Amino acid sequence: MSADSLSTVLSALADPTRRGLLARLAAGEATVSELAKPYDMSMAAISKHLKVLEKAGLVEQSHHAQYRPRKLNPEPLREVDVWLAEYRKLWEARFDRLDHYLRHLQGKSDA
Amino acid sequence: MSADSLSTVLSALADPTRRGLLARLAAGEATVSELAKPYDMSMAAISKHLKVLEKAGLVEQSHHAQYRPRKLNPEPLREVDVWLAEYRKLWEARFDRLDHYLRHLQGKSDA
DNA sequence: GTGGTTTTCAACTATATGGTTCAATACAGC
DNA sequence: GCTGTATTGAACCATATAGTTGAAAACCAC
Repeated sequence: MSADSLSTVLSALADPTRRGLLARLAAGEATVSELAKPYDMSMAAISKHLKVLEKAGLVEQSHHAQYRPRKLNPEPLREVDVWLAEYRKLWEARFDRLDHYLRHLQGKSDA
Repeated sequence: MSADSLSTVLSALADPTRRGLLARLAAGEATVSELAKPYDMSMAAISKHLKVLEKAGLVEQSHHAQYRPRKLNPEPLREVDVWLAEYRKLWEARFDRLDHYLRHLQGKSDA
């Protein structure tokens, strides 16, 4: 436990239910019951998933009456993007080599 | 188990040791013992981490003599990037708002 | 204050994860 | 074939994760 924040964010994202919740929240605030509706799962389970997302900083909670609507905070995703950027050149290089190879196969007619 | 591939990749990345292994492999092929050297951990543990990375398609294994050098395959990271791209506009929008706010604070002198 | 709604907490279960140690496998060199 | 080196497998342990159910908390409406 108490892993570095990038690990916490990535492991929060490594679950399709949680990514689904984020996608829904990208469209705007929602309550827990609204968020739970599409899933064949108890509300308590969704509540737990939301807690994981909150610990990762990806979701924030407001509080009004008995409702505790959640909203997305995309900020931690930036950290993921920064990490990924280091590798982007690698897969792009790979793509370039494939691209060159394919053009080569097509008979050097790379006009 | 048998999660979707994006989940598999993200959960493979959600561990600092495994991200360290990838960083090392980004610099070129390496054997398991070379990879294990910086870590205060048994070779068997490193071997397990590598297996997780292989299942995610991030690392490939060749086989020559008793050595089984690994190399990085950045391809699955592209899938992460595609997923992230959906959210990029959100955090950029957020940044823009902050940027505008800061310029406002600095006395509208946004020359 | 009673009743209904929304959400979380607590206890529990099953399985996954990350590590260990020791044995086994696979190969090269002699 | 024996020895040394590199790597994995098997068994095991502790803890984390993802779900369940049922009760409790917080609030609104009446």
